[in-house]
Amino acid sequence: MTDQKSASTTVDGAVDSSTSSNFIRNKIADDIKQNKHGGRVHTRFPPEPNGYLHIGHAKSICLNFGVAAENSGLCNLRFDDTNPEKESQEYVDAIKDNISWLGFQWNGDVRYSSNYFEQLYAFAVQLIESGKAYVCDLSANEAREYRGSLTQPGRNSPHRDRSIEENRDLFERMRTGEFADGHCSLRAKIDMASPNINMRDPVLYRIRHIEHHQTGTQWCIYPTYDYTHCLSDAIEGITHSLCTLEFEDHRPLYDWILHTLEIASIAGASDLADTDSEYVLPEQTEFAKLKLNHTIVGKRKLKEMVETNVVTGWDDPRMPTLAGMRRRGFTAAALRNFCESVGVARSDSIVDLGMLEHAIRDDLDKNSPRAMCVLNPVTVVLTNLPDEHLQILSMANHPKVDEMGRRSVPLTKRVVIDRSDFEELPVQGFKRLIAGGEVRLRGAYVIKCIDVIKDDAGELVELHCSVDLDTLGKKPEGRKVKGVIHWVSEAKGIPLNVRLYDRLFTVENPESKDIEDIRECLNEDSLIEITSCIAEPSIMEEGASSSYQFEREGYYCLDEKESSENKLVFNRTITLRDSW
RNA sequence: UGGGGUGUCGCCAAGUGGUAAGGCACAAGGUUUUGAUCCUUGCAUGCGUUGGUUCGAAUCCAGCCACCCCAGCCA
Repeated sequence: MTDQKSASTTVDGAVDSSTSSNFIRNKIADDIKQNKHGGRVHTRFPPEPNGYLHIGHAKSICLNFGVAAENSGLCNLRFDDTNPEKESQEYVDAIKDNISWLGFQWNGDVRYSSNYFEQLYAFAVQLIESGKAYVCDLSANEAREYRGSLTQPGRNSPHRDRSIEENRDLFERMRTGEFADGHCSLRAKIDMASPNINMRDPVLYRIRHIEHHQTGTQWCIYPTYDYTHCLSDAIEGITHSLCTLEFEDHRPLYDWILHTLEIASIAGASDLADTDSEYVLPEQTEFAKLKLNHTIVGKRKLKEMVETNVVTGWDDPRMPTLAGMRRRGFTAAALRNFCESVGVARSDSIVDLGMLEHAIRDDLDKNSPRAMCVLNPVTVVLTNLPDEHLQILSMANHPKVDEMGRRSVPLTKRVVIDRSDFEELPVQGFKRLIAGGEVRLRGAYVIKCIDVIKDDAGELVELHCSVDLDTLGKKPEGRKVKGVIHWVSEAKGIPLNVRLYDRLFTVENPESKDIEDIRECLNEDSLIEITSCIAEPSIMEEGASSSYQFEREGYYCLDEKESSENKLVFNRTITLRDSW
């Protein structure tokens, strides 16, 4: 019986919530039981460096690193960099940074598929020599015609039966740069009539006279994904090659390549070559991609949003990228918990954004220090306090976690409260401040509104309230005061700007095929900046946190990119749950 | 219409022949100096559908239906 409840530990030491079984964990447990790879578990996370990582990648990262850690195994980071056209060093750097931030440490050095280009070339020669690959002069268009269709078999390329010598010569000349881009390609010789189109003599190498971010101008032929991925896995001694469902049809090709090559030569070229581990070929297993409603997770569209300035960049706090979510204030632990909570299965599914929000709130509630910040201030004059009154109140940083300590909050005669916490015509059940009514200033006294001052236009100017001096730290005598509102000293408070974020799209499925231009369903109010907020001074003290729960408002974090010495900008990470 | 997959509560998801876990959401109570948190309770006589096998089926078999993926020298 396998243990269905366990906990995984990440490099930052945080223990994530309990895990439940899934088909991959079950398979690995089985493989271990059967001693399939000598009991080894070795996974890899293989991004192509052609964009920033997003929440969907987080699922794959958590799965690959998680499953390795749970089984005392290893997980490599490998850049699948076989198509230099779309790739760049900027993406490589950002991806490494994102993975570290998420809390995972890859095994050894960062790998690149391009590290193996020479070895891959040698394997290709081996395929040619065993008559399993040939150089084909068909153009891309011609090749498409020869490939047939979903319902019709393909036809053999006229170049399919070239001699081994000719193929060897041609392939070598491909490498030396004799031919122009697209002039010819190296193809596997499998079966043009296969019902699986991936097996209809797939291209192994194409010619691209283009510089590569890792190998420079060393190569002008580049191996394709299908040819490269299985061999890179094999070279690295990967045991479980986890990928998403759309690659399911590629698995027969993955296996064909590995089984058509001499296993001894693969083993000899692998990281396991000089160890006494028995060499076993990797196996591909597919799982469903993570999709989230109200969210775009397609790299192409995310890139488009950045390039058309729909957002300010890959790290715009509204973006579902790891960089964006980090800047928004989502924590790595919350994201890990979320990925665990959605599970790993094979059915196409769309997870409700509410699940992500729950994970964020859950983590932030436990770990964020509290502070008070008034978003839309209105002045309250505490009439029975002397003008120069200055009282330092001590308040807990967290209502349940004493270890988080306490802070000092100054109370003066003039304070501000949120405009929405005062109502002249309250609806049934309103329990904040009303004319003639009482409310508690959080952590301080109960006050009573005795006067509402308005200007000639009838706009509220300020409120005059009396303080019940006998209510500090105790309930008032003989009556119940239900409401508690947050406040900040007008003179001692710190001005700041706050950015409120909402979902980027108005529709539940912005990736729907019916939507031609995503700009049609953009939420106009996805970013609202408010400028006259006032926070208690403790947030600027030496050693202060950069993220808080602003009580009764939500979780906020300092935006270091937008803040300057004379302007503080906080991002609203997420609101508090509001069941009112 | 070829091939490969998937269908369990509004959303995820466990379950592998012994009588439907869990989480989110939702609802109702309780505690509370955050309308937060926390606690308690409720929430699938039914597992796409129709048949069959069996003492017994979400689990096995057959048919049907729906949805997803594949015809890049992208990954």
